[in-house]
Amino acid sequence: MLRRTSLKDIAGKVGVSTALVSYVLNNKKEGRISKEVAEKIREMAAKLNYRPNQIAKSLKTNKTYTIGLIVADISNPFSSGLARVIEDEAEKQGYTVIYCSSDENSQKSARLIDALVNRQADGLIILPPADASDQILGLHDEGIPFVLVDRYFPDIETNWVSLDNYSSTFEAVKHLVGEGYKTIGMVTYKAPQFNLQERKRGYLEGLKINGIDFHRDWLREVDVHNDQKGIENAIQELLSLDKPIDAVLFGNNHVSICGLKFIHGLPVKVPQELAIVAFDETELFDFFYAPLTYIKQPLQQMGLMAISILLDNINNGKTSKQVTMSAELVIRKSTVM
Amino acid sequence: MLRRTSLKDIAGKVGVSTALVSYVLNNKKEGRISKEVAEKIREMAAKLNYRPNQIAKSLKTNKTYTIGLIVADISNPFSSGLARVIEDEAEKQGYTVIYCSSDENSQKSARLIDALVNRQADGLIILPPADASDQILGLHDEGIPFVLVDRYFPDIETNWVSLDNYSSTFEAVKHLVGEGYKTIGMVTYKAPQFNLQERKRGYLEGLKINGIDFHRDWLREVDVHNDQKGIENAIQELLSLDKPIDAVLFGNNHVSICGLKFIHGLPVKVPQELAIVAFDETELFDFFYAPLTYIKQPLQQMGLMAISILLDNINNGKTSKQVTMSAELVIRKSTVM
DNA sequence: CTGAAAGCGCTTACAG
DNA sequence: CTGAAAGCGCTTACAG
Repeated sequence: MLRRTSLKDIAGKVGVSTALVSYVLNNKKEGRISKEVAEKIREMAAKLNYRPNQIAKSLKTNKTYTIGLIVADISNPFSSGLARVIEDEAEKQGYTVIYCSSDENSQKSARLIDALVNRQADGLIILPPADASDQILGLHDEGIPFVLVDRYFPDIETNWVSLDNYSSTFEAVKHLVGEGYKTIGMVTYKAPQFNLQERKRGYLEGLKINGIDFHRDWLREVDVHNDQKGIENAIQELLSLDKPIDAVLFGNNHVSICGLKFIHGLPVKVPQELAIVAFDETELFDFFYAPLTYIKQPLQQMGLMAISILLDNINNGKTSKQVTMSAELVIRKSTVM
Repeated sequence: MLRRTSLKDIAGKVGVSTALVSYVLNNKKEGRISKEVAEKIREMAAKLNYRPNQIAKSLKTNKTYTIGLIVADISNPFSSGLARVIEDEAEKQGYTVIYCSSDENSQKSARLIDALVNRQADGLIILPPADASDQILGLHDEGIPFVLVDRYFPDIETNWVSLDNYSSTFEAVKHLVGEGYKTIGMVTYKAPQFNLQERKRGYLEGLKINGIDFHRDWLREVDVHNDQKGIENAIQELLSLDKPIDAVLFGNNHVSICGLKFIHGLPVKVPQELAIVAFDETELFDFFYAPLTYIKQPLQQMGLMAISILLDNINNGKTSKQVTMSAELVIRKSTVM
């Protein structure tokens, strides 16, 4: 690759100091530099196709205008939707986003955090794996600006924005009971993530508050690693109980999709014999013969909030801000008889 | 934020030069440094939680181990799927990927290219907007390593990897004819992208070679900006012709999804009254009562090939390699009576 | 209005 | 085996 042109090259050609070139190209000291010289410098920069070396600039200014974003998997629609919101807003503010996928693996996430911090990212937005509390605590102690999204660790006081997961399922149960459903099951992952635990808690409390006795067979926690099969079995069992369930709640988007695929092939009638509440939004849910009622996360607002907190942290020093956002229950045919 | 610890800090504490610290931490000159000193340095680095400043390193070495990836829209499954493949492979090779979405907008893509080049990305992988040939030519002239994916400009001799778009639709038509379909329509975007043009050409040639007279009403090119409505109208019209079509080919994934949603609500029977061939893969296609036959792009291979060409270019200087990959026609119920 | 100079945190020939 | 020094391409007080 050809050597790129530097400030020095321009300075040399025009016959001024690099300082001067830097000033005019950055519009510093405006009015205090003669118009002719400024003009010459700009012309030469254009002629030589000058591109400021952002790396050198960053080394000096200690700012990279880079934000690291660690999601679970960029090819998952929740992650990529969030990423897109963050990317757009970051660009407006002059930042570039680097994203990486942690695969819910805390070792990988530790590697990614290292890489991002070593690259001097100005701040991080992280959707942390379940067992990442140590690394998050480490980041916190190092004083590196970051905000957690979607999940957080109740023990670590730091910036985060999360869904009100508890209420999301609580409200869903309330709605189902209101529609006359009485035996309400839930299929979710067997996993320690705080957000999943909260959804489970919302489900259980929802039953209780609404005067329904929870039957322990109603809650099915499926192994993440064998999910399609596990979800199918869970649903099959829920429908084969002595008193089968008449409604089912899915704990996240992937469980919803797998579950729906299976139910699609069953003779059961939705919503007459079985009501369904899904999590997150997917085209699939519109497509089902009884369009699905689903719990909608405010992706857009979550992304914007995350970046706004992060930039505040970056620009104004240590902050500790926690934001909980409400889900919207989008009610459609799958839960209304 | 606290000042991070630098080589100098370690050198100071241990009482050696920064040079020595650099050598041991980078495992240079192994065996030529006394074990005790090396040990001390490593201990101190760990104790002070040293993180090498990658920015400073890059300035010196002129390598950032960063690859820029510009897709159309990271929240589109084709883009995020490709991004994921590239991210994984890049990580294996020690590179980090920065991705951005161009929205098929050449001004935005120019801005992104600038930002990435100014950040000294070692190379770029680009899915270029239709009218980006100037900026691509510019990159080429600057000697910056890059490879185009999915689309390319026939006039610019540079690295690219693309689908054999022509054959993809050609084969689909051949299959349809083989199944007995005789009036075959196509719905696609009205857009100049080379890949779309090639798919159109494959469709037209497919008809010709297979002895079917093309009827000009069969080809519907829809405005990108009003796509759902436009696609619905197009399908409606194709089905209302004096001699209605008995098969339809969709020109890309988004057209396929919009089209399928509409057809789903129509009384027309698939595949008896209408065969459908979709483009790309989506869960939706499995879910339709007649699972869709679709044209499958080898995402994985395309991503791997792109990065392998790029790294070759980065490490071994100028290359010019063009790769065309075949699509696979996945035949299912929607085209088999 | 303009320039000489220091320094950001590294790496790496070179000398000893 | 180890260190002094130059330099990557910038920015920015400071001096004139």
